[in-house]
Amino acid sequence: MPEVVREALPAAFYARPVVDVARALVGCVVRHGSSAGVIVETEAYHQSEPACHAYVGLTARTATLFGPPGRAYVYRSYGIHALLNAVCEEEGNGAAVLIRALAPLEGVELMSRRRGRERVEELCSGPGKLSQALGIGLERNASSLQTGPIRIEPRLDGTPPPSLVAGPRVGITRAVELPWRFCAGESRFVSRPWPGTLRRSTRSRGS
DNA sequence: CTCGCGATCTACT
DNA sequence: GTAGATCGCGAGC
Repeated sequence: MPEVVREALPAAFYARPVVDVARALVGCVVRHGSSAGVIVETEAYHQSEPACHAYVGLTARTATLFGPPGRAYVYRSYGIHALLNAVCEEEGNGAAVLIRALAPLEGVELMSRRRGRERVEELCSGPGKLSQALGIGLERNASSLQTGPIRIEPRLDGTPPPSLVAGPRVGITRAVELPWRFCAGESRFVSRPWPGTLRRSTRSRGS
């Protein structure tokens, strides 16, 4: 059967307020090599608030953030992990969406090998995990998300927009009041469960 | 299940 | 010198 190459999201998709992009990216597909996954969790970061790397202004480290939209911003976190972001808003604005979790879609075997885990829920349920699962490293920083090795594609045909749940961002100490984390409400692949009421029994049922 | 800690590196103070 | 957009392990409940 013929392979259909899906079109990547255009740069214009990213050239709007970063929070809008963070919401719109949930349900889209990230592809790197033969591995791909559906985005189930994102966070927005903007130069106007101190949790964002771009808050300090233009430096060698943050240059990608201030560059044109539609590129990857990949940086090292806690000395170990490579975290994947999509640069947003017009050139000159420091803003990006952190991709925090995926539902594995293609190349699951390879992801599993790279992660050293079997359970699909543990392959991409965190920003450092998904980079490792897809084989994304720091060398991908500033690469195009349209024509580069990493591509982000629209939602799969026929799939409705996921129901979104917004909440505070994870793992930061400043600007914690902003509800700029967005998850697919029904997904079991998110990096951390929501506190309190939304939590459901995790006792195993087939799906 | 939750909590606490070590690993390991870069940018900035 | 230190904090950080994290992860995985082990201990304890």
